[in-house]
Amino acid sequence: MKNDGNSVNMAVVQRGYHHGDLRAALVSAGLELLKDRSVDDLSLREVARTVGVSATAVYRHFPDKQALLYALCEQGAAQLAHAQQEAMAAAGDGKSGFDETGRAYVRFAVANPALFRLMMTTRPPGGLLDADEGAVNAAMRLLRQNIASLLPPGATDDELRMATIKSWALVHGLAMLMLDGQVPADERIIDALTRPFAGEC
Amino acid sequence: MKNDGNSVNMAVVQRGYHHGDLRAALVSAGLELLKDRSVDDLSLREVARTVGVSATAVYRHFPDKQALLYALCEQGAAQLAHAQQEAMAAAGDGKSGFDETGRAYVRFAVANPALFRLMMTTRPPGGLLDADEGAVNAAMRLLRQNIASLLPPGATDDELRMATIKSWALVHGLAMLMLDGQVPADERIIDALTRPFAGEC
DNA sequence: CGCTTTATGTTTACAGCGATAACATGAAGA
DNA sequence: TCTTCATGTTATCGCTGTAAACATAAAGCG
Repeated sequence: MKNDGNSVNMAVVQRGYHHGDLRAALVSAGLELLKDRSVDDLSLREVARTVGVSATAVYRHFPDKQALLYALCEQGAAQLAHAQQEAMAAAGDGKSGFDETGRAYVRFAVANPALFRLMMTTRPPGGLLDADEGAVNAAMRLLRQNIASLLPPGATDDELRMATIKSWALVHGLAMLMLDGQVPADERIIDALTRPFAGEC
Repeated sequence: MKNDGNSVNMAVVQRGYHHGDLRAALVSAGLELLKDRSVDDLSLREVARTVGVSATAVYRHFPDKQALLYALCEQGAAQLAHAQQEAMAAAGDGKSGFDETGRAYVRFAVANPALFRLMMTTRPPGGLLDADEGAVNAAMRLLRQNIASLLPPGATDDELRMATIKSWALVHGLAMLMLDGQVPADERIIDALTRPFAGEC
């Protein structure tokens, strides 16, 4: 007999054999752990342990670790989209509202570094930009709509696409550089770079 | 006795007990492996195996795995700086030369995804931007000089700094989005976004 | 030359990981 | 009530990073 750390033993008592909604519990525990851990340091076993369940129970709800991480992404994407919508609503529509979505993007990244990084490295096949369903893409749709409304009326689809990518690249680059510690996560820098935000020059 | 896969056994014969320059061999094997593996899938043991040496031999040259990875970063940074300098030299100085350094940056990232990502996540204390020694920062110095030469003469240090960050963020964001598959790694997109490259609008 | 030190290899071992297989429990439907 | 099946469990595997103890051979010194 070799106990490898998979078991729970006595903890089972205070819960009953079945959990109720283990899937949701795992996701929420995962998000919690990501607040002070990098993705690499997040183990499936630790998530299970946090919830008080054996490691292999996870496999009843997710085919593998990657699938669990993807579920965390979906939650994160919903949170990001929500933050952006709130930021825009608070500033009113138009140009300054658009700038605010960019700031919200960077702030979200800085506030949730591990989750944000996970979201950006874990992608649905095809990429976020051209996908068009799921909570993951609400943020993308918002970005494209905003840019469309700011471009001159005669703009081609290609111009719209390029302007979208440019805006996204700018905020995304700033976010990543701050996450990686290459640029200080300074509110002043965020403001300055997102002011005349994007492709309208 | 339990053989855990650490040993080399007969391979020792065809090499002699001592290697000669194991450190360099490990670095070059690591870079080679990173060409078709993500950083997460690169194990210290595999690097050692590739070189034909026991896993623990690595520890004679690097205190831990992270230190080995950092050595890979230094090599990568040197390569990136070189690519940028070549690109600029080929295009001549001035604005179009500057644009070319941006393109070289994105192209390097797309051509060496795992290495580039490693470089950007593994940072010297303080970040690349404000560091001022080592091969790692040649690229940064080049960027700042270029921006300085393009700004109006009366620009303040702060304006210079902001313009530097903005340019870097734009190319970096584009590079990351392409690496993550969020934007297709299309030469046309790279060209379009790096043309009126940066903060001169 | 021979002897000793030291750099650089080796094996062995361990705890933690993701994942599979076999078994246990208990809620739901017949 | 009996059976089925979703959802738990333990045991085990091969892999990882890393430490400790041991082996080899090159370098320095008499």
